Amino acid sequence: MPVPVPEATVARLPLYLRALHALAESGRGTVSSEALAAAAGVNSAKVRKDLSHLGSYGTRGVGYEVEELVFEISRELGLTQGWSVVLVGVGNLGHALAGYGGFAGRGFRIAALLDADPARVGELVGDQRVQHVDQLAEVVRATGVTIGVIATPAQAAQQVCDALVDAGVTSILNFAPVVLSVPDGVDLRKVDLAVELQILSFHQHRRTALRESREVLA
Amino acid sequence: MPVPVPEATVARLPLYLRALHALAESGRGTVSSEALAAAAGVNSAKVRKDLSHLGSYGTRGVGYEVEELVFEISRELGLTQGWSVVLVGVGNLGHALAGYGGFAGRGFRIAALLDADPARVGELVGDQRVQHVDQLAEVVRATGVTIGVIATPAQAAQQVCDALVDAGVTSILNFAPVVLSVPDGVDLRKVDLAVELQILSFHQHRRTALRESREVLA
DNA sequence: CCGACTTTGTGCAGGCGTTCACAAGCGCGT
DNA sequence: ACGCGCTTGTGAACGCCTGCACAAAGTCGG
Repeated sequence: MPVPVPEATVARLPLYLRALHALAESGRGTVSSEALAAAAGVNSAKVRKDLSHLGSYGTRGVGYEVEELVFEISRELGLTQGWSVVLVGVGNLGHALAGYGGFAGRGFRIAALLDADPARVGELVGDQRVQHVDQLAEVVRATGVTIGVIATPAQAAQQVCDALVDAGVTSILNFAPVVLSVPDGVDLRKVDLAVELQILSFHQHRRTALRESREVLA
Repeated sequence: MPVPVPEATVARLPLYLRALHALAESGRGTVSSEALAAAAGVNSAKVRKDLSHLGSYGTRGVGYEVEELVFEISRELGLTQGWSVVLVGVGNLGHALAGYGGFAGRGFRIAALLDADPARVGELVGDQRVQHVDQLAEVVRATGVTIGVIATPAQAAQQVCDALVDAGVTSILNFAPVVLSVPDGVDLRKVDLAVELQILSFHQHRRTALRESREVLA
């Protein structure tokens, strides 16, 4: 296994994992690349090539064992480690993330919730009580958490990010609509809630523009 | 302009747009590809090639006019159209989206909020009152909206999706963690809040695995 | 035990995207 | 008017990803 898993494949593994969990719940024991592809919304050749990077877990003529595949993908993604994450910013988005099944259901435990607003400190969200963001360093040290999630307003994000890095967090997921800078050695990823909507707008725009020009011709 | 804009470029235009808005607010009149690249978190060659797909709006030796670029990108993305969107599902995530600056600030107006929970119907969110999801078809017809956003639990998503399509919505943005199916002619995009976290997990996992094997060698 | 059928795993070709590197172009100071 | 320095726009090379097509390999019924 000296061949590194391509980044494009890594980005699709969570998709397969979600589809496989759904298949497992519906009682499927095995699944073909064709069926998994349909469930994950990709094509089957891609599924086979992606899975081949993890090893040979399929049986020709039959398909893949759902449970086995769930385990292997989880292992490859490091989800069997039982990561703890610290979530900063407990507004609407923070609440949504804290309650999101895709976190707890994939091996992520929320170790702490932090917010700058004193009015929110002490609130109980799930099984965690919101603490003040000033205690960030202390919380990180106490829990040994290495993954941080930023769900604050844009203005506060860089400051929170710096604090996370100072405290020793080495992986950061940013939901705030700003470009953050981190030192080398820290892995930063972002999710922008508005980007996809704007891409949608582009396509819709182009489609209607096309139709209009066709109407002019007619 | 017979050359279509590459999809990869379209995906980055919202990034540039956000960076440019920030630059405009800080009073910058012009910006070089280098500076814009830094603000958007990409490299300058990509910025220049991307912008060249829209036309020649730069001045050699100087850079790009911020205001002009904002307008051209907005136009290309269709954001000058003033889209209206209907948002289904007003839980935590729905609230977060309704209040998200990146929507209203980019030309998207929320035309209606819908939810299946009778307890939430009537609630005022922003300047809109939550209506019951049964009125979806009526609301879509009345407002003429063509873009729908799904922020419901996974179980309800496909049903809501079908209803949106039936009502005439042709662009759908899905935040629910399921793969939806739509007929041809409907553009469907998705945002999965957990995918990026799992990718982060992969890298962190690989990093620590690497460090451990190095420690074994030492 | 065999043959037909199913499905995986992969070599290969084509296409798309990224990056480098540089000529062309513009402003500014002299 | 002219040359210097800066920045754009793009040609070309490279690498990654995708999708096809098929041989290899396993199952299942008879």
